[in-house]
Amino acid sequence: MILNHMVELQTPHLDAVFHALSDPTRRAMLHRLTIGEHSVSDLATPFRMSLAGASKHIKVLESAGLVRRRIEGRTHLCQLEAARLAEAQQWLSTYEKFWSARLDDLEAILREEDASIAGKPATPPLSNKVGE
Amino acid sequence: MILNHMVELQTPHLDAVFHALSDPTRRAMLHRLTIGEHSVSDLATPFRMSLAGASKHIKVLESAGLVRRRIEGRTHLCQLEAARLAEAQQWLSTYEKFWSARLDDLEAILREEDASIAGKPATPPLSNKVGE
DNA sequence: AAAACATTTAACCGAATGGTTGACCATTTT
DNA sequence: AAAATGGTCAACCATTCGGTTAAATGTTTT
Repeated sequence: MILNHMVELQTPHLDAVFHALSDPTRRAMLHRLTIGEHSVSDLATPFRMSLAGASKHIKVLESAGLVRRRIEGRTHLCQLEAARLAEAQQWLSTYEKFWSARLDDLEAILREEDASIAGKPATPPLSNKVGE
Repeated sequence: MILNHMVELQTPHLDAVFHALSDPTRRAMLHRLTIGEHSVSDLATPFRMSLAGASKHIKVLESAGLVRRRIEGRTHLCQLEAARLAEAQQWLSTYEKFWSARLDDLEAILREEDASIAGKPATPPLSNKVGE
């Protein structure tokens, strides 16, 4: 309903959003913003990077529509703006059936392996588990 | 369970995955692969681009783990490999509450507007709807 | 064996990316 | 008024990106 109305077919944003998300610094900044507003230098401190560098990252996030900036005196407060993330997730959701299909396959395989092991009591139990 | 086991904490992939998704050509290729395997030149044809160019895009998808290649004679068959998309979606899911929160806000606002309109029968009904 | 086909590789190009430093502009503090 | 603070802007740099063309590699067809 509301989601379809807002999101569908506006894929131009996706370029910018996915690009913004492709950098670990920016993802970390977004994560940081989940616990509330932060100033630019606040966001910058965790990273070994000049303030100007961090500022650039924030601008990338901003122009991807993932962050909103509110200027208060000399400090710029940044706020998470998650709507565009919803667009990204919606794009990804198209592919859900494909990975769930493969997970189903995987589960079937595991079940089969288990059955096979159960059916071969002669097989000596290994000290190491398979998945390691 | 299985998802957590496979996905959690391996964010290094995310750089590559999100970067791969940031290009519309590559997203279109992925979309194309949802209807089955395709050869490289097959994937390339829809785009105004040299084969070598398309080949590069496919390699980006491949090294992001989104496409698997199976060589059969002289043709390379590409197949969608969606598991890494699941990782991306899982990363995004952390932020779901934020956009749903905002959507709730929006809905609340809309409800309030409706109520406001309902409460002002003197307001002349407009010929154009708001959302246009 | 030669020709056609499917694809990659290599070399190149201009533009964008991620980073730096240094100068600049407001605002707040002293 | 001066100094300190919070931030941007501009210029620069090396690297990556998205694209090209031309040559090379391997397979299939003739």
